[in-house]
Order: sequence, then structure tokens, then C-alpha cells
Amino acid sequence: MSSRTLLTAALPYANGSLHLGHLVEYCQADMYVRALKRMGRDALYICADDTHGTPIELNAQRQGIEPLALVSRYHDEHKRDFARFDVAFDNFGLTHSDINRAVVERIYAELGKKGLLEDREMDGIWCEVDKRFLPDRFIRGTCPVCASADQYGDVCEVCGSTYTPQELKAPRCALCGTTPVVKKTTHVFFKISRDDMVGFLRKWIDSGSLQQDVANYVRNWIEGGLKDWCITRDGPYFGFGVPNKPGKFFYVWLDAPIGYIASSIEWGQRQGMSFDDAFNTLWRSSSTRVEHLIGKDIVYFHTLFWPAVLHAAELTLPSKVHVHGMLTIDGEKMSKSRGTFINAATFADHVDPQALRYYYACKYGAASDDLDLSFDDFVLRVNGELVNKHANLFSRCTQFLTQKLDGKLGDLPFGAKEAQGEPSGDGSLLDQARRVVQSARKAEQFFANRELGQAMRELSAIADIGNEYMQSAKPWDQLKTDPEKARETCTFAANVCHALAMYLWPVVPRFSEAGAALLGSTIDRMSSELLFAERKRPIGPQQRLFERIDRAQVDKVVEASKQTMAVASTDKTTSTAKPAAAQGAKGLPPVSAAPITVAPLKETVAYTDFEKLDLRVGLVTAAERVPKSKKLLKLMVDLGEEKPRQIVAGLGAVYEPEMLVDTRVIVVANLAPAKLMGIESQGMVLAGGEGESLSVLRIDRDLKPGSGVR
RNA sequence: GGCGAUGUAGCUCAGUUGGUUAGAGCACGCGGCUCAUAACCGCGGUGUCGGUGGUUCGACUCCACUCAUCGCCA
Repeated sequence: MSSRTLLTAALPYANGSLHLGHLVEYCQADMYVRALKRMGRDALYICADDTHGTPIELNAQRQGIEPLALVSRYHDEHKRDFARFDVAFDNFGLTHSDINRAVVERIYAELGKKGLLEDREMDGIWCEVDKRFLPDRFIRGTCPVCASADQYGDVCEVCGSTYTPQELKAPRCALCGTTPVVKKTTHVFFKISRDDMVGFLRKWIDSGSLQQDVANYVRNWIEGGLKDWCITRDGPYFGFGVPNKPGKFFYVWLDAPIGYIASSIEWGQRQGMSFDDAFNTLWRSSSTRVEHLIGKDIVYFHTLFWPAVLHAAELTLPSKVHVHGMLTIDGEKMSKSRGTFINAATFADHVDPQALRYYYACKYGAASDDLDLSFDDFVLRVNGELVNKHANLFSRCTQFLTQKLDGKLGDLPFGAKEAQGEPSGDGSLLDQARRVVQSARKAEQFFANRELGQAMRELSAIADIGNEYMQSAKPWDQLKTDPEKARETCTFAANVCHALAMYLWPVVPRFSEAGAALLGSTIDRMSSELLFAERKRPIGPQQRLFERIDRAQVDKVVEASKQTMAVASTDKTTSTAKPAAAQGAKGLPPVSAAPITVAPLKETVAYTDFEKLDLRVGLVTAAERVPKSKKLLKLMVDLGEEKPRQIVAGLGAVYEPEMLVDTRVIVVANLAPAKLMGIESQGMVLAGGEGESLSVLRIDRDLKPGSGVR
């Protein structure tokens, strides 16, 4: 029985744009599936947009639209982005679909039959104003461990401790700012801690489905003890309602992976299968190998909950859950302020997406290491390999043929079958051809094992053979004495190009197709047995295959990303703005309770005007009063520069100097220096309010002095 | 704090079960070629394999400790 591989990539959340980090995964999976398909394997690439959950529901509410409308908008955007990056799914669905609902209900019923579900009463955090239970992330308050203000309901971002929302000090609703209350609610739990489940998982993680390091990692979780998993949420919630439990919805992490199943059923239906046929063939039969590609961040769900659910529902377990590392840019995490948080579309606006695919391919390995996108290296690599090595080989041999030899391929002094033998090492043309075939076979192996980087090395080796041969045979000299010999040389080089076009296809499909067209050929399979058969026929019309990347294009991407991210984050702040809870810092007089007149807005300014201001985080290292002044303080502020700046600030009416030392403030760093009472001030410290009701703007996290502020 | 990953030439990375003088590409230097997208070919130097100690006839590889960076802790 022929076996089919069903590969999934993790579902992107339909609440934001795709960025280069997402693409690490989608491109890798795409290349792998393309390679499998071209090697004659039956393979499917399945994905969908993840559409449910509180963030989407609330984001839609803020925008005054239906969640489905929001989700559809991102679904369309994602589809466009994927198309630009040649990511070709066999099916790309939505988790909010009738099919997914049906599969979720079916699996839920199955879990119930196995006695794995249980209703439990628990404490929820309820907001009287919003009339809803609040998820942990929508409760803010003071960390019970380190007392940092404004932390999430489940974890402190400052000290990293985890706790329950009930433990949080001074909790408030992130939506309306009021204090929520505790209220009883009932939820369904999946009993993953039951002995048979834990026993199954112990065995499963050692079944070879996981990379060794991942298996070790997961084992620690299991040995640490698994807690039963709460699979429902209270409404309002964008998701599927739980049958016979009004007001309860399935938790997004239950229906999201099930979306893999639903999306593959959609594919099956397009092939003419019925729902049940597709379900049983793809997810209940040993003829399908299921493989998941995921990032490090979601290992927990895919290696514990998901296999447990599949096992309990008697569905096909993944043969592989392949974990890849996260993307770093120039060695660091993607950063909005540095402009390295780059959306797929922004990148594609300035740089050919195939360049990124090529670069990623070179860096993919089978391990779960992080992948670094170094911009200098990116430009160097794409120009040096894809253009100088690969594209140029196509160019030099086809142009020679077109311009000097009527554009026709000749013959080779060996048959195509002979090229399949072992290289003799004698340097003959046949020997060279055999070396190419040998590298091609290795490349196939590497593709099949997801060692894309290694495969790319073999392709470079193949191109080298072509370039070396052209160089040593000198067709331009051969042309003078024996034009047919020159034709033979170029025919050999053209066959090397044919090999390149064949094996580059999974990585840079458009490059490959254009390359094949240049040779007057089309390629639809990837097999070393097809090599060196291109002879005695005209080649195609000339064209350039790929243009070099200019570093300036990359800089534009970074620049544009800074802009879009700045806009996006201001959007966010305004929409999720939390009312400043009146929390007087120690030693400060209370702010007057009298209502203030809200000043009318000044005229609108363009973003470019705002951008002129250079706001920085500054650490106050010293402070003293300016003699004879009630309000002025002389501060020394560290902006990460060689030495601290002297800044005069009008904070003295409210703040004693020592109250400001060691606090992080926001400074207008490019304000023209000015003298106040004879003392030079090299900037301005921002504060809100006025008079006695003054409050300096502090930074409540450990940002480095000199960090930008937007 | 707990667990884990990574650390090899200026840069990006290979180094299989420990075994001779540690590799590739790019960058750099010199020479060659001119068909080609200033591309191509040849030759060349470069590394205390993060540090210290240990096991061993022999360690980049195994063990202990240590430093640095990063991630995860649902």
C-alpha cells in the first residue's frame, strides 16, 4: 500500500500579520513537501487560520465588527502573503468552519465515552462591569512576589514568577479598570493525568516521533506531574459552543489542532471524498503518516495534549512532531524598535521573497536550533551563491549557445544511463557527470530527511562542477578550431543547469521554472535518473534569472518595518488603553480630586513630525535642588552615552531630589540645550499634569538607559 | 530559582560511534580567464575547537566544574 505523508504547519493566529518568524516554518514545510512530491511521494501540506479565542473576540469588539469579519480579513491577507512567498498548501482552511465544528463535537463525544471528561466547579474571575469572566491575561495587578505593578493575572514579566489570579494584589479588569470579583463557574476537564493516559504518553514520547532533545524536555514535564486540562471557557467567547452546555465554549487550544483534521477533510472533499471517507482515510488509517512541524513555543500542546486527544479518540498519532528553533535577526530577537520585527508583506515589497527562501534553506537543519537571519550574510549568500554561482552558470552556457551555436544543444560522449555509474576520478566528462549524479542523489537524501542546508551544499557542489568544467574546457577557444566540441562543452554545462533547476525547485520554484524554460525544458519530477538526457534540441529564449540584492533594499525593509510597527503599537495602546489607576507613589501628595479641564487637542501632526522627537529612556543617577528655585531640580541622567547628561527639570514642587535617583524616566534627548537660571539643561524629562498635580513618567521595567521610546 | 540549548577561522556554519597535520563557503591576498549578472577558475595565510581540570596511548568529540549568550517554566 502506498503511504501518504500529511504534513501540517502550525496554524497562524488570525489576529495579526505574518512575519519573517512565521515564514521560517511555512517555508521549511513547503520545501519539504515540494521535494517529497517531486520525488514521487504522495504528500499533503495542510494548514488553516486559527480563528478562536478571547484576543480575537475582543479585538473585533473594539473595532465594532463581527469576529468572523476580522478573521476573514486576516485570512485573506495571510493567503496573499503565502502566495507571494510561494508557500503552496494543499488546503488552507479556517478553524471556524462547519467541518471543524463537526470534528470537534465528534472527538468531544469520543472523549466522553472513554470517561475522560469531568465537570468541575472552580473559581473564576468575574468583572461586574463587562459582565464576563476574565482570562488570566485580561487581569492586571501587582505581582504578589516582587510587587511590580501592572502585571498579568498569571505571570509577572518582571520577576518571572507564576501565580493564580486570586493571588495577584490589587487586581483589576484590563478592559474597564474596575476590580473584579471571584465567582463560581463550571468547566469540563480532560483527564490527562489518568494513569492510562500518562502511561501512554510516557511510551509515546520515546516512540521516535520526537527529536531526542525534545523528548527529554517533554519527559521532564510528565515526570513533574500532569494536571488535568480545562477544555472549556465561559462566554462571551469566539468559538464553538459546547453541546448541551449553554454559555460554555470549547477552548481554542482544543479546536485549533483539530483544525488540522478539518482542513485535511476539506482537501479530501475537494478530491471527491465524503466527510467520513476523508476522515477515515486521512486520520484513521495506517496509510497516512501524519507529521507536524511546530516551533519551540508550542511543544507542550503538540506533544502532550494533542497526542493524548488523538489516542483517546483512536485517531492516527503523528509519526513526527518536528520542532524547529525561533528566528533571530542579526543574533537578536526580533525587535519592533530596531525595525527587525518584519512583516512578510513588508519584506516582499522590497526584496524578492525567493531570496529569503534560498537563505532559509541554507540554514535549515534537522535540529531545533534557532535560526539566525544575518542581513549582511543574507545579501552575501544570495548574491554569492544564487546569483553568481547558479544564475550565472545558466547565463554563461545558454548565452554562448544562443549567440555562437544557433541555440542548439548537441550530444554528449556518453549515454544518459552511463552517467549513473560511480565516478572514476579520471576527470573525463563522464566522470564529471557521475559526480553530478552522485551529489544529486545525496541532495535527494537530504531533502527526504529535511536536511535542507546540507542539500543546498550539494547543489553548490553541482554548480561548481559546471563552472569548473566550462573554465577548463574553454569553449571560446574550442569554437575557433572545433565548434562542435564547444557545443558539447555547453551541452554538458546545460545539463548541469538542468540538474540545478530540478533540485532548486522545492526551494525557489519560480527561479527553477524560469531556468528550465531558459534551457527549453519543463521539469515535473526530481530524480537523478533523469539527468544528462538533455540533448540535440533548441534551448529557450534568453532571460535573466535573478537580480542581485542591494543592501539598501534590506535597509528599506527595516526602515519600513519601524514605521508600520510604530503605527501598529500606537493603535494598540489607544485601543487597549487602561485607565490609570490612582496609585500614589510613596511620599507623594495625593493628586487633587477636583475635575480638570481637558484641553482641546492641538492640530494634527504627521507621523514624520512626531518622529523628529528622539525620546529615550534615561536613568537618573544624581539629583539636587537648584538654589533659589522652588521648582527646578538639577538631574544627571544616564542615556547610555559616554557620560550622563545634565538636565534641569521642573519637578521640585512635588519631588524631593532623592525620590528621583535611580528611577527610569523618559527624556526628550534631541531638544536643543537651554539655560535655566544659569544652568545648562541638555534635554527634558517628561511629566504629566501640572502644578501640585505633577507626575513624572517613569518606566516600570528594567529598560537599558538609552533605549528608544515611541 | 529549576530545566535545557548554544559557544569551532573576520562572518555563516560542517565535523558521523574519541584516532594522524580540525573542514566548507563568504570575506581577504596573489595569479589566470573573458562565454557569463564586475560573474568564473587556480593558489594561499588564518583557528590556545568558550575556560579550567579529569578519564585515555590519544579528546572538538566522554566526565566534572566554570564563564558567556539564549530559550522554556503550561
